[in-house]
Amino acid sequence: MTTLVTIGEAADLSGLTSKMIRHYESIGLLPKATRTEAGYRLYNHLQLKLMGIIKQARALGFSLQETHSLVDLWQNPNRASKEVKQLAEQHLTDIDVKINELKHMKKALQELTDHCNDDDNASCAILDGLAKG
Amino acid sequence: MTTLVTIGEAADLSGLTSKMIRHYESIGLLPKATRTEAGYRLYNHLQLKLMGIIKQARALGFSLQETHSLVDLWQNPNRASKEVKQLAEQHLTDIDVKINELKHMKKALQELTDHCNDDDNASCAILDGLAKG
DNA sequence: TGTTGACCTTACCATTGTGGTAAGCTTTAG
DNA sequence: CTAAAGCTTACCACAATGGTAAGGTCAACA
Repeated sequence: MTTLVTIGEAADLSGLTSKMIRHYESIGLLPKATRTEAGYRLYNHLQLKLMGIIKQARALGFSLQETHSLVDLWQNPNRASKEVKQLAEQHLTDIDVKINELKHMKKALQELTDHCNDDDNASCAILDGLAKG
Repeated sequence: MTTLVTIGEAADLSGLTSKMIRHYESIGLLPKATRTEAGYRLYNHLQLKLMGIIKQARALGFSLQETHSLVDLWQNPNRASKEVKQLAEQHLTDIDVKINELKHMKKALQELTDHCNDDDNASCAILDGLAKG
């Protein structure tokens, strides 16, 4: 017994939006949905599962392209866990790079704000810092 | 004696690209440049200074809109340092939020990869984790 | 002088991922 | 039967930047 749901229910169940689901289909991340005679998209259990995976991958910061690779790997019975791990570790590296960038920004900006007087005066260490380069 | 430079030199001097400079002018972040008879943009010392400030603000992660506010404050002799500091502290908060998001992603993904065997086997904790939701 | 190469101009399209809107058809509930 | 809710496609928008094409301009050099 295969339960089919429309795009709105699929959105609610997966945590995606209808917009995203249509978009993902248009870029090939989700397979083309079957349609009712009226043209409504219908989704089965497997597709809902896929949506859940996509949702999770996005929550972990994977791009849609990376997510696409993960979905392909998940669907491929001959996959090697090596490949998956490599993808994940590359992403972990990317995350670390971003974290470090943000930390540097934070530190630099923090130093400027610490020397800013927070009053009605025009003198301001932040602007001075920006202007000095 | 006012030294005027073309957009390419301005780009080299400021660390921006010609593209960015034109774009910033088009959105009002930089004032409209004077032109030679042939239509070439020319920049003076003040405008180079502005570009430097923009470059620095961007390096600290301020959006173009926030950068616009900072530039306006810098140019306003009646500014209160309070306003600048408020802008900076809001941005610091935003940075913290992003850092925390990335740290959560990192932790979750790290846990999955730690349990992934990195071999030619199809079994993979990462994909299982994504699929379980 | 003529030509070449480096530089400038505008105008367009692409990216990434999502949201919004409009015009119109379908289904459901009252 | 009608109204509301849900679906369809087809657009435009954001943020910030990069790329390209087609063309004008300026410098240097033979």
